[in-house]
Amino acid sequence: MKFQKPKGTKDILPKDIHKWHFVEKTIREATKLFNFSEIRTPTFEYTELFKRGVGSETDIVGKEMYTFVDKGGESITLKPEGTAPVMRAYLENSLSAESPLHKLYYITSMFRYEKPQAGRYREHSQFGGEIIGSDSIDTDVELILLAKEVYNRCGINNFKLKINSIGKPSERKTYVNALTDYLKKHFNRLSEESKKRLGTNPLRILDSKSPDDLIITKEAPKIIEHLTKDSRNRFDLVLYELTRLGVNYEIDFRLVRGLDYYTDTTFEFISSDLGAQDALGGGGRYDGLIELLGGKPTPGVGFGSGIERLIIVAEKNGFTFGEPSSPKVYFIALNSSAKEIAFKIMMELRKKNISCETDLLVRSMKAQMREANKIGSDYVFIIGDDELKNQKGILKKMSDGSQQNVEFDKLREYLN
RNA sequence: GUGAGCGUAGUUCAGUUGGUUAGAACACCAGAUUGUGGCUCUGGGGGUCGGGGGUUCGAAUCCCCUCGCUCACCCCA
Repeated sequence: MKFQKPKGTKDILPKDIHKWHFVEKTIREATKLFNFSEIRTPTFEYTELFKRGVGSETDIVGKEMYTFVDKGGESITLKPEGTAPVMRAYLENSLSAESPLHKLYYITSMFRYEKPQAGRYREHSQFGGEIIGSDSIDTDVELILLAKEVYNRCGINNFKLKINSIGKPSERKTYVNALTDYLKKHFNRLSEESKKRLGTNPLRILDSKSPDDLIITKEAPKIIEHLTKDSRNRFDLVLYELTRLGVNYEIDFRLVRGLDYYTDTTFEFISSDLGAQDALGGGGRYDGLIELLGGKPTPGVGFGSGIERLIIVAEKNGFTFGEPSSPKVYFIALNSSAKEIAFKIMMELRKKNISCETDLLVRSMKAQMREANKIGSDYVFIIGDDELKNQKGILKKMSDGSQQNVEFDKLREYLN
């Protein structure tokens, strides 16, 4: 094979495309029901945006970005996540001047240089939502509800919602100190990776999967205990509201998430139908991000969700995404003048939004019948010598094999 | 970046201790008294056995290198 797709990428073939269409349609319907507006941002941004917005100590920025210098000498990065670009667009276009509140969603490719694995690609698709301008707990909840709505509409009901609060930066600071003190006492038993992380980003040690780390972090001080009354209260209100609306959740004090910009609420949807990469989607609040990117202090909350993973989980649950589409009528034209008539009728039908197809390989009638059957046409319309003479074609209904003679210009009336 | 497993037709796989023109099923194409699908039957096309090197009279089969895929770690969607 001469050319192969780059590692970690994929082709979505015609036989599978209906799944994507279904998911995309579902996302657009759900976001509409929640009154979110779509925003599209560039595929690449200046590298600095992610360094600042996501955080230099994060894995995403530290080792996973597709970064290159363009011909103008600018450092460019293919977007590895959705929130920072949306915030950049929000600021650059002064959206706050139009309205104090924005509810935005996107569907787009993301790029991360990682080793591909089950449900993990170097180019993958995410849909995400952001609510900018309000710090109300209702916005946290609404985003969770939006994600849940999309999952449910794709036949996914068995996911688990994990939720936590990591508080305000000041609280987190005192907590990180307490955590660091605790971890230092167990330094020798920490995994190598965590030892390194203790100096750079101790919070991340909490979601290490290393068995040794797990034993240690299990007894570690919990961030909840370091929240102020206000933050604690806020978290409780989010939980209360979720409970009131019948949304099941599980508090996970280790859920700190991989991006630096989060504050207060963090959450993650996980599914046991995925492999080791069990996160279907995740997000949280980022009240400091816009200010960090040079805007006025503005609260916000958002989430991102992997579309490939969504499709994997939906399929494991037997969801079918509807049927691949097939043309309504397949025209079997048995000679060149029949073909001329067929194309004329097809042109009219297509204008009326009726899909048609005809043989383009000059094949035998039998072969054309087979083809019509294979692609799932509802009808076949046969035009041969006799039909040309009578100006009537044979309309055959594939489901029961019944057929009748139909005048060329009346065909439309016989289709349903 | 680390580790493990796997690479034979479009797909899923067989291929005996290395031994003649590498097989099956499904898919695809074409026929079955010549203008009618789905079932059945018959036939056909299609493989540099991932690639390169080596051992051997002889390699899909053994050895080395390489590429790719998959899964796990790390981390995430």
